[in-house]
Amino acid sequence: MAHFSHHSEENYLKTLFKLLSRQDIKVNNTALSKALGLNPATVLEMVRKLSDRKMVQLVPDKSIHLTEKGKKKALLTIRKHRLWEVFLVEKMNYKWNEVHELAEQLEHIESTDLVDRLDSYLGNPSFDPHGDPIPDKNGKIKNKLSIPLTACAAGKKYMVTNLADTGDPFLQFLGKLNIMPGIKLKLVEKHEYDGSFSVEVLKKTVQLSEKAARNIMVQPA
Amino acid sequence: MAHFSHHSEENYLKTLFKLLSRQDIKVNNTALSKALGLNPATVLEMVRKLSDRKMVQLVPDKSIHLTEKGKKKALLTIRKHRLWEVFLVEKMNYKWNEVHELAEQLEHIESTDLVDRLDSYLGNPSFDPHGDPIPDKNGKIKNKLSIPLTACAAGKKYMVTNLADTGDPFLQFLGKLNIMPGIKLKLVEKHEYDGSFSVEVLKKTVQLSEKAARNIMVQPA
DNA sequence: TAAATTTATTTGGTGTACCAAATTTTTTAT
DNA sequence: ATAAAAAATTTGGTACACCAAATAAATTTA
Repeated sequence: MAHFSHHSEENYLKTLFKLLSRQDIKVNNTALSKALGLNPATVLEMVRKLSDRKMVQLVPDKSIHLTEKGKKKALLTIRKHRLWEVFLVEKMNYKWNEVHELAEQLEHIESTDLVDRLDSYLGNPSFDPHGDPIPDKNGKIKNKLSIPLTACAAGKKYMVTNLADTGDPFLQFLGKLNIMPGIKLKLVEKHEYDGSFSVEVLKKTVQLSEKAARNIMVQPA
Repeated sequence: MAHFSHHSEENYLKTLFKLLSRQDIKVNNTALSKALGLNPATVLEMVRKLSDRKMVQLVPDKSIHLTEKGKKKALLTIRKHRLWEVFLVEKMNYKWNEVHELAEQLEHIESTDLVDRLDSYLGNPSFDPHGDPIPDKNGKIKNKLSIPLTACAAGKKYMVTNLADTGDPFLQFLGKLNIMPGIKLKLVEKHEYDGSFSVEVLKKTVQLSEKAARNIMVQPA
């Protein structure tokens, strides 16, 4: 019963990878701490360990980067997470917005072999139930070319591909509005004065805050 | 990312349950430590915590017992372990002697709901790939009425139901002899002078030490 | 029963992963 | 440029789960 699983390492790398993919700004200790919901002191300590392990690279300007090794591990973790999500939805009949917590546990099972078997068992899916791409064995990700709803044009129709925020509160919220990956919607109107949106989903018009709209990723449809 | 999984608690309870089922003798700290492969000081400390949590009961004569609560949790863990083993063999195409380590990890996934879904997905199996019984939702176990090969009569035919030692070395060893749950064998002869056995398996006769034979559980067939 | 052995327990440590509060450094705004 | 704000870092803790070595208690054996 060897317990040197570096369980949290995977969480750090995964979160870091996600932050870095939103190529906005540089990721510093504060950003990472917030994303992980942990104390900056804790994160600093851990990031230094990850640096010792050659998983991250600490640049003099205080920004945190992934090494190739770290990126590889992050992608593997994301792969595991998303494949388990597919499993839970397709085989265990969970709904797409119920699987996050369980996948969060399952992603830490140590066996690349099992994940590969799971992958082929599920028919080598390219996207998870949230519409997010699943890295293949070599870490390659299929691109979806999605844009946030905030970047869309009023009057046009779109399909939801995935969500930029996969937190439970957001998913629950969207569930009530019947907004989920795969659903079609029409951007009725952008309200300039508060940045909110009117969106038509399943014949009904709903209101979305700027914050919510920013986290809904869509493709023209 | 709440980390209060009491990951090891399940290992202690499971091991304790197994030791107690072999109703030989009483289970003391030494026995449990040996079974877990841990230092007695560690085990004593943990057993006291389990006592605080009302999982085990410490009797004045130093023997360790499970409370109802502890037994329930132990059975749930065993249930999880064995169902995941079935999954790995039936769905992931692992061989029966390759799944132990992985199931050891998977058994700690926290969700009774998932296990129940897994159970019905697998067709509510009563035995795992090693021939060990799988506790149902309520912790009930089907009895197999198996006896060790050492208690068998020469000249008669038997079917292997399960193995009393599920350690990898033993499983590997048996694999080489094609002995596994479900296989039929004939007890050719007991050799009195060293307690060893001659057994016919798949038309070939192999030799088994008393130790090996003691760990092979069979039913008349 | 006394000595030897085994078992139980205590004591002082370890590594991992976390935190709050204080301090230092850096950045931003005035 | 300086004061204020923000970010980074240090310091001193915590809990969990483990260990080795010393000691105490119980059991066995001679």
